[in-house]
Amino acid sequence: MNKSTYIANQIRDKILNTKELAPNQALKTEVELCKEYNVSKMTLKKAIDILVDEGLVYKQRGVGTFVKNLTESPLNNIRDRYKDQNLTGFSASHKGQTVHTKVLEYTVIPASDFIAEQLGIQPSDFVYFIKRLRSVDDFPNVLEETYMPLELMPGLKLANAETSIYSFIENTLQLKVTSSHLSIRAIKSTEEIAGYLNLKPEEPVIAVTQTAFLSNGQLFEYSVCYHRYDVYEFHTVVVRKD
Amino acid sequence: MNKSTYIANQIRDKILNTKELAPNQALKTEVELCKEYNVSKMTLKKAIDILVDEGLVYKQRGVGTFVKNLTESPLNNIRDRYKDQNLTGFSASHKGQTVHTKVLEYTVIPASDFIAEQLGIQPSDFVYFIKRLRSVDDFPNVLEETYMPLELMPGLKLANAETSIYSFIENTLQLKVTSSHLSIRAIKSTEEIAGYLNLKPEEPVIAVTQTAFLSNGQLFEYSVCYHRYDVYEFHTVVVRKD
DNA sequence: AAGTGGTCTAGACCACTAC
DNA sequence: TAGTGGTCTAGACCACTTA
Repeated sequence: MNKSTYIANQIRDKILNTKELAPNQALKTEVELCKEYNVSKMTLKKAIDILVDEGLVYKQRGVGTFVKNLTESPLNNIRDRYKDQNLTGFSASHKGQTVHTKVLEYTVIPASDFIAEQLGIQPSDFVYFIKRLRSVDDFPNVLEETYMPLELMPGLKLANAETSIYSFIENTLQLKVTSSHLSIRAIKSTEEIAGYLNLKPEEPVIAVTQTAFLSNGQLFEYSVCYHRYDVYEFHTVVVRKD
Repeated sequence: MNKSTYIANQIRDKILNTKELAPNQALKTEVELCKEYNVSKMTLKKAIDILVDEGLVYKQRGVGTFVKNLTESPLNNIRDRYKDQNLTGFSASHKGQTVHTKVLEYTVIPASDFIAEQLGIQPSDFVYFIKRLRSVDDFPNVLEETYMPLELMPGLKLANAETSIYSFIENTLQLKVTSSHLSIRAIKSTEEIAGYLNLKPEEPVIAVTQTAFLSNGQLFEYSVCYHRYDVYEFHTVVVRKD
């Protein structure tokens, strides 16, 4: 771990957990923190900027750096993100414990024009089409439809779809998923979605469309996930810099 | 404007507009770009990292930096963000031109326990409660309910609510809105929401809850905005660094 | 004037990839 | 081995706030 990430983690812990730093309290000055952590100014600023982007602290030029006085809801969202090891800058929260995945479809099909466009491949190139139902505490919560180019997933098995395709990619293929573009919208649930998620047809559903990339720039996944509207909400922090 | 932002803007323009840089194409190396823009390595890296965070390019250590081969939808989302001057890292897109704001309620009320908690003030402290309907091309799209502590908005007039409260804050009060915490969920529209947005009751609506802060750390706004589900979608890019 | 954070530099050294 | 990006430094200089 690099120094700025380490320092950011230390200070975040003092805000979220040990409460050593209280809301509205000033952090030590940059000069002091540089000495404390024995790092240069640039490194320290990088560390603090991580916390600024997370929405935990704010800086005032000529004055100092302060812990934001967050209300419960935003604070819990940030806390949840670090508990879940979900360090992405975007988080979905749900209450619950036991997660179960049921594979509803696991097929290889020729890409439609639309899917080919979304995956950046040729129509009729083969793709995996995997439909899965995610349940939390035995309540079905998310219906996932995933499309991946066949040739990018050599050796994929049904068993991988039943546990985690991302584990397969990272552990077996030794590749990394480094970025993904998400679009979130609400729709009326179709008969099919309603059936799987125990909703009435036309009840709201949150549809999250994702385009995901590997560290080598390869687009490897297009997926649409339908989330129960009464279980999921999505959080983000917007920071405007000087 | 600082140098890294300027360089990021230049390169972004070459990707999005002039097409001087095509998908999958390698950017010049850091050393070359340092010479071209006459800046140090740290400054140049900061510039490129802006584009990485936006999802426009990716870096491979030991190899180079490349333009991402984005499909239409994510690409348009990024393009839209810069057309709208909405440089926030999170954007809502809608199709349409003429925006009109109708003020439905403009009152001062004592904060309920819930609103006091959301605004970090005492219950029964006075707050503005402003309800507005935003229409695009004469179609009502968003119903906004805004709460702001009375004492933070000296001199606010109905006319400000009819145009832009943010302009009032930035221009008249000379304050800056620098961060905001958002939560997005889907709900069934109530009779009231449905009425304003020309939906049927129970049809989906996207509810965006916002807590907004000034540059001095002051929490000044709690709002809930109900968006027509068939008009709005929200985009974000998630990047995992090494 | 003193003290805060903001930007930038020139260069050292490291980690990784490709050949 | 050569070339790429990643991290870090020590210090210069700037912009802003407060007194």
